[in-house]
Amino acid sequence: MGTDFDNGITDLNLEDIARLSGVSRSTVSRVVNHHPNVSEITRRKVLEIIERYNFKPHPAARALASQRANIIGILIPHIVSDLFTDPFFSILLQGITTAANSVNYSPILWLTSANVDESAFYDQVFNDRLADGMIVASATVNASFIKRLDQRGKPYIIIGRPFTAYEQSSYVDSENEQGARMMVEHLIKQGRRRIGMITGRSGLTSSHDRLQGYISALQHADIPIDMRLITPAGDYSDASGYTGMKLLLHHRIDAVFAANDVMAASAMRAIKEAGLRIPEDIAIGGFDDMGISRTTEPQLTTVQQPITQLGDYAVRGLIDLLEGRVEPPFQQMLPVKLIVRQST
Amino acid sequence: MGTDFDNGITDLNLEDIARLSGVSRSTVSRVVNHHPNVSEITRRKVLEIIERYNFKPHPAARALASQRANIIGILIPHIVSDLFTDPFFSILLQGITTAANSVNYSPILWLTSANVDESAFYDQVFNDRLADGMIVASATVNASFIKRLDQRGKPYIIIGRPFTAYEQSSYVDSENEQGARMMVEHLIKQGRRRIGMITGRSGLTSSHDRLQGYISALQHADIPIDMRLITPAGDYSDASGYTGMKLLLHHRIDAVFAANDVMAASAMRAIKEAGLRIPEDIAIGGFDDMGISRTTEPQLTTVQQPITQLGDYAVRGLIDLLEGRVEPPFQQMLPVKLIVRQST
DNA sequence: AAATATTGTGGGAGCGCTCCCAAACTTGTT
DNA sequence: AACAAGTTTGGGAGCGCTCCCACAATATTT
Repeated sequence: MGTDFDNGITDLNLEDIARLSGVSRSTVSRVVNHHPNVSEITRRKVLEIIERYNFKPHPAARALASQRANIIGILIPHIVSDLFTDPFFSILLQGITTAANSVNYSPILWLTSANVDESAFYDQVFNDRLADGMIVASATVNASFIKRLDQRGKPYIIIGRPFTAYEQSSYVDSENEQGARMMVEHLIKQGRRRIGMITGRSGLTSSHDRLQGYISALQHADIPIDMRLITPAGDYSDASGYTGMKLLLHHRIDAVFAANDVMAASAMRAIKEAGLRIPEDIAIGGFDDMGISRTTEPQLTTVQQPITQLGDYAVRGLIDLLEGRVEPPFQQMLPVKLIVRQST
Repeated sequence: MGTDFDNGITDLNLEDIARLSGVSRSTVSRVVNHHPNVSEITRRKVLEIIERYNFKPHPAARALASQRANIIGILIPHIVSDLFTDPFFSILLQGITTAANSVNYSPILWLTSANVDESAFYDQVFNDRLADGMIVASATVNASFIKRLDQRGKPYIIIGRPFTAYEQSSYVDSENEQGARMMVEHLIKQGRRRIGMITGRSGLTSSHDRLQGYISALQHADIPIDMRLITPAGDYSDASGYTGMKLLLHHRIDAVFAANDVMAASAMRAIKEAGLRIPEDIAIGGFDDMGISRTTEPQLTTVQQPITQLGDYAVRGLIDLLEGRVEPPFQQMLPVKLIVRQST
């Protein structure tokens, strides 16, 4: 035998492996696919040859024969233009791809782009025949979108509860409302009463739910809602956190809840520039618990959201749907956790 | 005929389309693949049927028969953990996927992850049989990596000139050195003499080249290099820009060049906190020209790098290699541009 | 020991394309 | 009118798997 085929790609196929190990194509196939009815002895024999030649079944052939490509589509909207400084989608993407790889699925990526015709783009997405299923970031989702997704006839999971038709669709989401509420209750427990909120991008359920949590916490504490303390134009970006905070500073607040850490960090800058102390004059809480929350001065109290796990559950859920182990809708809410640091 | 097959996926195949349009499988195949030898009249006839039924050839079948899957792999290292606040990779990713889609290729994504065994991960990457070619972010690249890439026997393109073996490998890169030099020459022209530099993450050619440009500009102006004015620990992150600037402030500089916009923005914060004015006391320049550079106060002078085009050229180059239209190494340097705003 | 159930193995057909070759039809040339 | 050369079309083989069914080998029951 040769010596250094160890690393390169061998162009052997099932048939070759079968011949080399003295069995039939079918048996090799069974071994490769972990089918039960193979005797231990032949299994070993075949596996040895497979190892030796570093044989990997041809994915296209497999996909053609089985009508499953082991590919999942990931659709994420305008990742760049809008959510510039927010690493949420990067982390999510990483979570999804890692989870997919761990179960031998390949992720193919669809990112909308400003300078590309949207309708042509979505035609491409929905006509795709490669992906067995899709994971969709909810920001893209509206009623007609869900309809097309359904028409496609393949399973999908939405990351983030959609506004539309969410009773029937499959999604994975964090307990945004509960998290926000926990944060605001924490602020109240610290004796804060005039609590502002810097909201997230409108049109996203995460923003809606976090605002809802803020409102509900105040209501339960019998603190009247003051609309002037809710910034209308937050959008999860660094810039909007800064300007949002500037506005709130006109209303002598003693605490603020920012709908994500990025905005909280820039709000902290605004607070400091106004000559106020954190947390003595103004306490501040964020949401996400990403890297930044530990690098701010003082460190940021925040709500930890399991972004990576969001991807994880989405992948597992999708594959469960794919393999018929579970019936849609598959819906999963992941718990969040209050992380108290120095900013409150 | 039915009425609403307009949008759903039809499960017709070439054979069906052939029957419906009264020609043979082969002819339909020719039409689909834009082969020349089809008479105008049959082409039209077939196209009409294809449109009507929204027929798309089955990618797996096509891949199996042609041994080309129209898939490109994208490999990006530790996007999250390290380059947290730097949207460079997000924009790049968007550029690549958009370019790929426009030529009917699907991008599959490989992201390294901290909590996954690296060697297993790379085994997966290199044993992948799906992708026809790969686009690799240079941060991952070392000699043994390139060797395995070569062994794979499929074309690849590195984004960002690698340190190793770059004479033989295919890459696309920006004129980092030239850009840095333009920036520093600009600062010198403004009368600045004590110019600091906040460097990028070590181990990347972009960091190296930008530092090189800084040095060469100073040398050409006969300004001695003062090692104390070069921060050793920059890494393109927000935090490192801030702390780097704090250090430089001990050395009464009158200008600073940050190796990217993210660090420039946080350096500006440090400058302001020290009570100094921009650009009167300290002029500052960045690199990249991403969204941030327009939201800083004052707006940031920077070097515009064509990130999206980087992805574009990488995809086109890869496909040229794939289709044998060009011989490796394919190497392309993209021009950069000095954008003067208010910070200098 | 024979009959039956269980487990293990091989071969054929088929997934939906591409690509080659041969046949049929055009067109042009002498 | 006969032939060469070019253009257009159809059919077969094959890409490398999966999956079903039939058969062989072994284990279990009576």
